Amino acid sequence: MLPGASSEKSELYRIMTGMCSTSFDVGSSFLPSDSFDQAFCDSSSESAQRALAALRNHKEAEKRRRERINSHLDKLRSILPCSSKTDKASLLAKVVERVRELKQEAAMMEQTSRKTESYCLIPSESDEVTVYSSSDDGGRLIFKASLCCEDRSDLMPELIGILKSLRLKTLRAEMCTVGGRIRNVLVVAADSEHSIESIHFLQSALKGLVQKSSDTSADRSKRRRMAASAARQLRS
Amino acid sequence: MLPGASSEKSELYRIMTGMCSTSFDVGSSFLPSDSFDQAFCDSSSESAQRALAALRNHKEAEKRRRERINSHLDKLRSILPCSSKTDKASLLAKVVERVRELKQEAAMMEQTSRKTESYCLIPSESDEVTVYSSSDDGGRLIFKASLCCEDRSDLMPELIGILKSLRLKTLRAEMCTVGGRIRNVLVVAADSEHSIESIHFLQSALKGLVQKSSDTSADRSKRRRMAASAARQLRS
DNA sequence: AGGAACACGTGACCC
DNA sequence: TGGGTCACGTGTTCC
Repeated sequence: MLPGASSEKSELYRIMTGMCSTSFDVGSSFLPSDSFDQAFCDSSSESAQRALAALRNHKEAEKRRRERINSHLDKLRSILPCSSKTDKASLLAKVVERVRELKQEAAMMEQTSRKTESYCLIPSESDEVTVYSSSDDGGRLIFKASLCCEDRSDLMPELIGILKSLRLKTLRAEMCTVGGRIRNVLVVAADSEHSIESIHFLQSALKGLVQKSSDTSADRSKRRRMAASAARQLRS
Repeated sequence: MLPGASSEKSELYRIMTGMCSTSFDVGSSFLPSDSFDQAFCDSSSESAQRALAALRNHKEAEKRRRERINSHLDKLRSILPCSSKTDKASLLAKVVERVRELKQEAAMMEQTSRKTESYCLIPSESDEVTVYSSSDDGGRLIFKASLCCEDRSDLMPELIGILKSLRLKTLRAEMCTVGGRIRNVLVVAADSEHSIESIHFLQSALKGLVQKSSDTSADRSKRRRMAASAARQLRS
């Protein structure tokens, strides 16, 4: 793309517009029809005119394209915290930065929302006990437990008793009761006399707790069953 | 900015580069020093050469500018979910859309984080009791209570006792203990025999609870003060 | 062929 | 004045 080579058409354009555009017949009559004029003015009625139109189309299309791009840049200028006089490069730099930080912010949000998911404490229909262990930054043993069962008035005291008897310190606890069912999420710290094996004690204790709740509801079922059999016996 | 007007210098550039650039002395000796050549070739040793250098600088600066802009556009292409062949306008349209939606997403997040703030349970240094009321979709009276005080082993049983005696049903409860202090956030439902006035009972009961905790810590302070006064007495 | 998108060089303008 | 940015017209390339 040398300047000399790339501006042939431009020269042609200027020659045509300068010499022929005012009146083409003047040009063709003014000069003898040698090869030069043959190329430019004789065919000006047919080919060059179309070339001129094409050039005009091209020019206008390019202008529209520029306007499209610049309008988007203006939109960005209006959205982002920046003056309307910030130059394109700086604007785009800001945009890149912004999109990057919003992207990782979205990732953070995703992460946070996952954390928040654990706050969805709505109890499920089925009984659950899950316990797993981790450790905090100090290397202290941490158990995280979640249980879900029928609610009953002595559940919390018993739960507190379990934690107390296992000498587990409650760092965080959440509970949610809906329609007679309860979900508990606990974060407890073990002291130095505990090992990772303590997780089994905690787990079995919590399972016992949940079992007692299901026993009471099983009792209700048993009562219903007994009442039904009694009714049958009475009917017979 | 007509094409004819705007390409005068371009013509000059091409003439200069085409005729004089190979060897300037040839150009000046080749043509007689008329006004035309005076303007172009005589001063080519001094002014035109500098103009040429300026033009080259300009050209290169412009190229650098374009590269800077395009590199930012490429960065955006790599960040956003789009091919490397999407054209500038579409790319910028996507960017605008993305920044807009991320902006309002950030607003949503702000809103959500306010909700999440209530989950920041880290206990504060000072004792706190706050209770406010609302009602759920069923029109049932709901109290939300937050308390923060020194932790002690009988706090939870007492809290449960308070709620039980006030016949408040715990819908949701959260607690967090850090460094001997505890924060509790409760959502409780009142039954039909309660009125909005019950909020005072709950509030005073919780204040009593917190007060008892501060009493125990006050006891510690008192003990320290007594020890200090005892020490003074012993010294005297 | 003809439109669409791009890079380029250039003139104009502003510190 | 020089250095920086912009809009423009143009040449080129790809469908």
